[in-house]
Amino acid sequence: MNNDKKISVAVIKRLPRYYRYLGDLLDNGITRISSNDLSKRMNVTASQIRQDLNKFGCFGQQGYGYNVELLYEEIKKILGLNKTYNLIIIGGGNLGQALVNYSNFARRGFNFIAIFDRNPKLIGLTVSGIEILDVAELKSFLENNRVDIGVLALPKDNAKQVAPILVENGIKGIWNFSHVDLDVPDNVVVENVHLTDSLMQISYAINGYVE
Amino acid sequence: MNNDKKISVAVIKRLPRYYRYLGDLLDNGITRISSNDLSKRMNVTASQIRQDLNKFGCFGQQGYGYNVELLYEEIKKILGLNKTYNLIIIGGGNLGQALVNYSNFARRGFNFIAIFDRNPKLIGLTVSGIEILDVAELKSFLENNRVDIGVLALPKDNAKQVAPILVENGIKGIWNFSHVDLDVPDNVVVENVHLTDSLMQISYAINGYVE
DNA sequence: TAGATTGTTAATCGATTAACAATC
DNA sequence: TAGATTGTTAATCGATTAACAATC
Repeated sequence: MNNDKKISVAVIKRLPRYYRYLGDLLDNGITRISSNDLSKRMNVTASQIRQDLNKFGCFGQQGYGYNVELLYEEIKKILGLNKTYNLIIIGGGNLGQALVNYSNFARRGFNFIAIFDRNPKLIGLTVSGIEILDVAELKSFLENNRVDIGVLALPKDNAKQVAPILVENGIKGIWNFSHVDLDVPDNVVVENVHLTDSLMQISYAINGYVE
Repeated sequence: MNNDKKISVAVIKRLPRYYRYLGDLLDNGITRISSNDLSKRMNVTASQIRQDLNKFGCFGQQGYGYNVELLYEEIKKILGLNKTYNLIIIGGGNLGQALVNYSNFARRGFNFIAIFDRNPKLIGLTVSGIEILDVAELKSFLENNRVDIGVLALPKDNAKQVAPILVENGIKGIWNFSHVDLDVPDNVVVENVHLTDSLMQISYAINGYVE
C-alpha cells in the first residue's frame, strides 16, 4: 500500500463509480473479479484500477483477483458510507423539494432533517414528511441539532449570505447548487453542482468549436 | 493561437466559469481586465488563463489585457450559447419538474419543449406551461420536432431503455441524471450528473479516510 | 518612449499506462 | 507445481506553471 502521499481528487472522483460497479457485480452473484475483467466492464485500464485501489490498501490477492464483497465494503468505508449524515436544505423551491423527495439519498445514509425558506407561502408546508421552516430559525436550529451537510438550493446572492451562517455554526460540508463560488474556510468541504455549467458542456460538444 | 491539437476536457470544463466571472465584471461596469487581475479573482494562475484562452484565439492585447465584453462574447460563441436548443425531459417526477421550473436554463437558450412519463397520473398535467406526454409517443414526437438534447430523469433501468430511442431518432446530446453509464455512439454527447456520487465526495472529505 | 501584459516556448509537475517481479 | 494476477516500480503522457521575447 502506497500511503506516502495525499490522494488526488481524480482518484476520489472515481471511487463512487467503482462502488457502483461492485454493487452491480454483487447483485449478479459474482464473488470475485480481476482488475482486468473489471477494466473491460468499466472501460478503464486495469493498471489504473490497481493503482487506485492500492492508494487505500492491498485488497486483492495474486493469482485470484479481488473478492467483490470485501472490496465493496472497503470502498463503502473509504467513502464514509458506513455512517449516516444529517442534511438540511436551504431553499424550499422546486429543486430543494425534488432533492428531499429523492429516496436514494436516504438509502445511502444521507437523511434530510429540515428545509428552510423565507417565503411565507412555503413555511409550514411539509415535503416528504419534512417541514419547511423559516430561514430566520436557521441559526438556532443549527445550535440545537447535529447537522453535517447543508444544501444550498437558492439564488446565488442568498447563498452567499447563508453560507457563513452554516460555517459559523459548525457545518462540515456544503452541497452547493447555487451558481456562485463560495469562500469558506479549509475545514469546510464544498461540493458544487453547477447545472448550467454542465449543460454548457453539452452545447459546446454538440457544436464543435467553429471560429 | 495554438490550434494544432485537440482541446482537453479540463480546459472546456473551465470555460463556463470564465464566462460567469466575465459576466459579473460586465455587470460591474469593468471593461478591461488583465490575466493577472482575473487570476486573483478566480483563484487560478494567470498562466493558465492565458493558456486556456489561447487555445481558441488571440483575444488579448499586449500592454492592455482583455476587453471584457469582447472576451465574454467570444466564450459565449465557443460554448455554443449564441444558439438555442430544444430539450425534452424523460421522467416527469420531482427532478424533471424541478428542471423545467428552473428559469435560468431558458435564459441561456435551453428551452424545454416537452416532458414524457409513463405514469397515467402525470400524463396530461402541465408544468410551467409544458405538457407531460405519454412516453409511448416519444418516438413520433422526435420524428416530428427538432429536439437537440434529451434529459434523462428516471430510474436507471428505464434510462437504459430510453437512451437508444433518443439515439436512433437523431438526438445530439443526453443530459443523464440517472445513476447508470450509458452506451451510445461517439457522435452523441453524454453529460452525466450523478448526484449520489457528488454527495459521496462530501462524505469522503468530511471523514478523512481512516483505516 | 517606458511600462504593462500578452502569446508562446520551455520547465515542471502530476497522473496514467506499461512492465514485471512477487506470490497466491 | 504452473498459471494467473496482484502490488509496485519505471516509463510515458499530458496538464500546469514559469519565463520571457514580442509588442501594444
